[in-house]
Amino acid sequence: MQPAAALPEPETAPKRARGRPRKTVDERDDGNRRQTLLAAAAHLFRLKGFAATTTRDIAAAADMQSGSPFYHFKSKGALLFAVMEEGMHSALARQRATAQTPGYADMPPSQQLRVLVGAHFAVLLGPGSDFVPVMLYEARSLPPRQHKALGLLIAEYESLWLPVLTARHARGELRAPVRLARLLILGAMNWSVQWFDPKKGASLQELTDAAMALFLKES
Amino acid sequence: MQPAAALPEPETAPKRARGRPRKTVDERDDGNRRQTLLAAAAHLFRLKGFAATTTRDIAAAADMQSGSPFYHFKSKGALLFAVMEEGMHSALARQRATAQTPGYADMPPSQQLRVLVGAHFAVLLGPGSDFVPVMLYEARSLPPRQHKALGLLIAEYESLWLPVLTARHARGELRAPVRLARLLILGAMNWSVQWFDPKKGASLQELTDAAMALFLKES
DNA sequence: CCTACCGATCGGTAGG
DNA sequence: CCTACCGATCGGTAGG
Repeated sequence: MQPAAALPEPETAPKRARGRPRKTVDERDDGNRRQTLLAAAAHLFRLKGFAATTTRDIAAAADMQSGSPFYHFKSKGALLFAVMEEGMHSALARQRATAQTPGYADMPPSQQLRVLVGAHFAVLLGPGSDFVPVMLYEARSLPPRQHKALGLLIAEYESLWLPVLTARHARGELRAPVRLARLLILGAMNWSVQWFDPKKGASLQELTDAAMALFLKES
Repeated sequence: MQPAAALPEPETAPKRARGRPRKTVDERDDGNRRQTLLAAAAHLFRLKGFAATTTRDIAAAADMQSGSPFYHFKSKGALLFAVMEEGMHSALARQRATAQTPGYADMPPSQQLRVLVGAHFAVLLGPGSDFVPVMLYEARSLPPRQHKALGLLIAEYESLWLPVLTARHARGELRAPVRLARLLILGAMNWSVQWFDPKKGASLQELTDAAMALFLKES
């Protein structure tokens, strides 16, 4: 028989705690409440969309009272923008890191492209990947100013693809116009957010292979 | 000097009439008010999303009072479902029509694919194409029952692509697994809703060409 | 299809 | 960060 309460379990999984355990005094939380809030918001925004998500939903998911998110964020919109910004920054960081991997510069363009594609799928579909999909699918919920700010980051991200695609185009291995090809390729990947299920079907690896086989004339 | 009012212009463009002209008696409208409502809803759902669109927005766009949409539709959700159903039916009709064009059966698979791709882009981006994008991007706003009903239509639509892709796969002209390839190809096209602008950049024709060049090893 | 309206919900805030 | 709350908005309805 297990005692139903007072398990001294040392908070192994602090996030997503269901059952809303009341906070005890020694759980004061360093100050990463803001991050908890962000993750909860990202998750719900991805699941239900920005407009359909309530600040109360977010508060509850972060184990707070309804008014508390506004202690950390000025508004619901500020929460959305913060989610998107974090999404773009992580995507940019990851993409830059792979492009600076030792040996990357010496790879043939097809290999470089494979690495980029794999990184993009990981950012989109890997563990903890709520931020970038929200960024991709909730852009219309942003006011013009923030929309423009995000646009700069996106343009920077997309620019990382240009050298590789241009190289392949020059070799005749990519016949579509480079910019259109980029839009179509990124689109094929971005849409995977709608159907990819890590628990069944293809793996991330198989997905990457299929995409490469589809986009390139020879592997 | 133009007189600012009383231009006897005979209602050349009945839809999208700004300034909300009060209805006159001889404008009684055959009964296509329902269709006007549907078009307005499709447009706004596409622009702002389902949750962010108000039934009052829709009423105003259709030149009605706030309560009137509910005379034609049981609920806001019923309006959404009707939009999506019409979108899928039109897409299916168009795709079936192209597949029954005389000569289609005799085309080589690459030509058949080109025709399908062109038809898909037209349904997605052509004039009056609000219904299908709403269907694609607002699926999560549907209750499970309707989501499933739509899923059947979508599956039917996707099944139309299988023979062509299988044929190309058999010829070695498509190396990716057929089902993954279909998801990626449709995804590349569906994403175009996010960036395609008929007023600038590539035309629908160029888009189709680029997609074919990207997806196929030889034209 | 309009008028007038209701109940519920939502983003946000004051004051601690 | 919580409590208690407000004003606005929203989907929907009664009754014509």
